[in-house]
Amino acid sequence: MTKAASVIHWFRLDLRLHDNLALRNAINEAENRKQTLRPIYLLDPDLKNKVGKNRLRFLIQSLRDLDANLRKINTRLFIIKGNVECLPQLFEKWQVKFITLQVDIDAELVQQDEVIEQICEEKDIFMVKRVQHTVYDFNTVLKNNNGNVPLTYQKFLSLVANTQVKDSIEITKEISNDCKAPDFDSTENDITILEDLGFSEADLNECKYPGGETEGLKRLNLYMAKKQWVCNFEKPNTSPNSIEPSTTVLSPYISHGCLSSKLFYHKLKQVESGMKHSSPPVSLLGQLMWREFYYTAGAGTKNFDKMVGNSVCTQIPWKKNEEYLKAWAEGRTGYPFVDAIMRQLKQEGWIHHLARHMVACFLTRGDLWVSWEEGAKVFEDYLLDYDWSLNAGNWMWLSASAFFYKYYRVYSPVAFGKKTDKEGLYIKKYVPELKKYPSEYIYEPWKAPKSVQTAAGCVIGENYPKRIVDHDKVHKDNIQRMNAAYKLSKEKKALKHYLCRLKRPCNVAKRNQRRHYTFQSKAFSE
DNA sequence: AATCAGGTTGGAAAC
DNA sequence: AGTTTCCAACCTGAT
Repeated sequence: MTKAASVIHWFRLDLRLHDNLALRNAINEAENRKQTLRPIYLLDPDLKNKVGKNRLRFLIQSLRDLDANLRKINTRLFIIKGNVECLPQLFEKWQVKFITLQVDIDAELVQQDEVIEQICEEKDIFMVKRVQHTVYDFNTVLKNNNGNVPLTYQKFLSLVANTQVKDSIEITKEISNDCKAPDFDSTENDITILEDLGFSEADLNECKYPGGETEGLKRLNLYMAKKQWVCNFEKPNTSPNSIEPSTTVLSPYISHGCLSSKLFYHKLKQVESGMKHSSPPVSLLGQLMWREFYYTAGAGTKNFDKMVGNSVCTQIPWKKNEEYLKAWAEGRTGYPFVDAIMRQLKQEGWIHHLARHMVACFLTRGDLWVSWEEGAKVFEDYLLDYDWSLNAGNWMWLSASAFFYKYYRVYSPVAFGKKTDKEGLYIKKYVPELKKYPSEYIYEPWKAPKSVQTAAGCVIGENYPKRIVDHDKVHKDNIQRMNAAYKLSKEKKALKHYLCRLKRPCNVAKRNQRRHYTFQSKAFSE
């Protein structure tokens, strides 16, 4: 009788066995009740319209690896082809009494969660949610700051300075046959191939970063073994345009939850201990803390991924310009460094953090004056390591809409890349039309004499686009526009403040608070 | 209230 | 070559 009932762990952005408390909760509960354990993943067929090919491939690879790892402990992954609307049916079909999942903060997932929580309540299904995607529980961090979002990195660091980080857990014990699903060997719901989602492997570029927990852990161990390198790491001194990545590229594994940020934290602490090492914000640990910072900000701010209705975001009158946006996204702005970066992004799904700075500044306040929201959407498509909070937060940073305010510091699409790649080898790799250009002109091919252009087999305006804007001129105009936008925003703030004080002392902290979902039950132990 | 220090990573020119 | 200064001047958080 009890055999028919099931316990579900709903995998989302936690595609791993290690440091997965919610999964362990599900396993223990299934064992205690002698019920069927069903680890599930909802694979939305509509995803192919929302997510770029490379990221989709990374996801599929991660799911396959997850399934393989689950089989090692006598269970498997059940892939459900459908979206969240399938869940009520599954609850019926499998007689679900207990469900576990991790807390995610992407606005869309949060909305889904509300619906599911409601359904579980109605059907008397016990739900366990665990904060395990970040090192710190952002609700606690916000509480420590009186419900206010910390607006600087240093402030964030001070808020977590005395927080003990729990150990990362392991799940290695095989589950008993009592909990094994009766349809364990069914292949009905296997992920067959990418064709299921409308792609064939042939459409795709070479796979530089294969998805999955196994790969993520391998990569982590590879880099943590280089102790000297880890301890000397300083982000601003790494190169955005080296041919091979100058940083770890652990980010796609962390964003998909193939790798636990908490495990990364402890490994870093271990490597640093007893050694002279760099510190936040520039150290590797500092990079992880940036992620925590943006997660906290994202969790505590309504409409964090939008400009309007976002309390931390300065309102700037960006202009719609489809032509500019397309030229930028497709890597044909006529600025070779910008185009090389955008093409690497599209091909490989990963670009260096400083390369992201370059192109983000260029699209927004630097040159094209297009909204950061548009750029964020393009990054969402292409980045393997796309992450809701980090993407919105960094775009606001670079567009000087929040967190960073020195808008008069503008990246030059000509000068910036030269610092680390004078020869322009990076450009020659990703913008092959220009590969025969002399290094002298590689960052500014329009300056090459016609004879040089012809000799290099690439005439500007014919074989490679003319630059769409004149950076030297336009970036100065844009600084003035930023100046005006800041002034207006300041006046509005002052007026609001004044009106607020006229009425009643208003509690900004309370107004900015957003509903948080954290599971807290004294009856349920880990 | 007013002031001050500090802020992950700018560029160009001057030493 | 590597550091300093100017450019024109932002914001937050602390006091």
